Amino acid sequence: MPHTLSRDNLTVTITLYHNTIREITLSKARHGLKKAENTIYLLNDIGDYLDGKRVDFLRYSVDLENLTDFQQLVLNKVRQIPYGVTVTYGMLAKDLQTSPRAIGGALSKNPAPIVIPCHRVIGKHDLGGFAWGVMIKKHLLHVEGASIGPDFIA
DNA sequence: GTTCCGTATATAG
DNA sequence: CTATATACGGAAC
Repeated sequence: MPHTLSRDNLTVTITLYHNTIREITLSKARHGLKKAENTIYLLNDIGDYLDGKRVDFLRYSVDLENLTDFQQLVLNKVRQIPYGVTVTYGMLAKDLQTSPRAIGGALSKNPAPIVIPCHRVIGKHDLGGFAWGVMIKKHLLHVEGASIGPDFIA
C-alpha cells in the first residue's frame, strides 16, 4: 500500500514492504493518473486543501451517472467556480435559465463535497444551506479565505 | 426586521 | 397527475 505526500506540486510516493523501502517515486505531473493512484492522490489533495493550500480538483472525475441531467449540469457548472470565489444561487440560476431553488436542490445532491465545491454557492442574503451542515460550509469558505461579505462570516 | 408569493425541480402518493 | 418539499429571491408588510 503506497503512501504519498505532496509539497509545492511535487508528489512523493513511498511504497513500503515489511518496514523496508520498496520504492520511492517522485512526480510533478498530476494528470493522466491511473485509477488506482487517483484515490491516493485525492486523500493527499484533500489534506492539502484543508491545510489551506490551493488545490485543483478538476483533474478528478466524479461519477454523476445516477443523478438527473439537470443535477449533472448544475454540478459540472459548479466545478468551474474558481478557488476562493463565491457565487449566488441566483447567479447560477440566471446562467442556466432556471430558478435559485432549483439550483439549491441540485446542489443538495452533490455526491462529492470539496471536489465539487458546492460550498462556493451562497445565498444573496445569507450563506444558504449545506447538506453536511452550514457550520462546515462556513469552515470550508474560511479555509479558502473566501470573501463572503462581513455580514455573515464568523 | 418579518412574512408571503413566484419560481423550477424532485419525489411521494 | 396532483400534492408536497426545497441548500432562493424579491416584494410586501
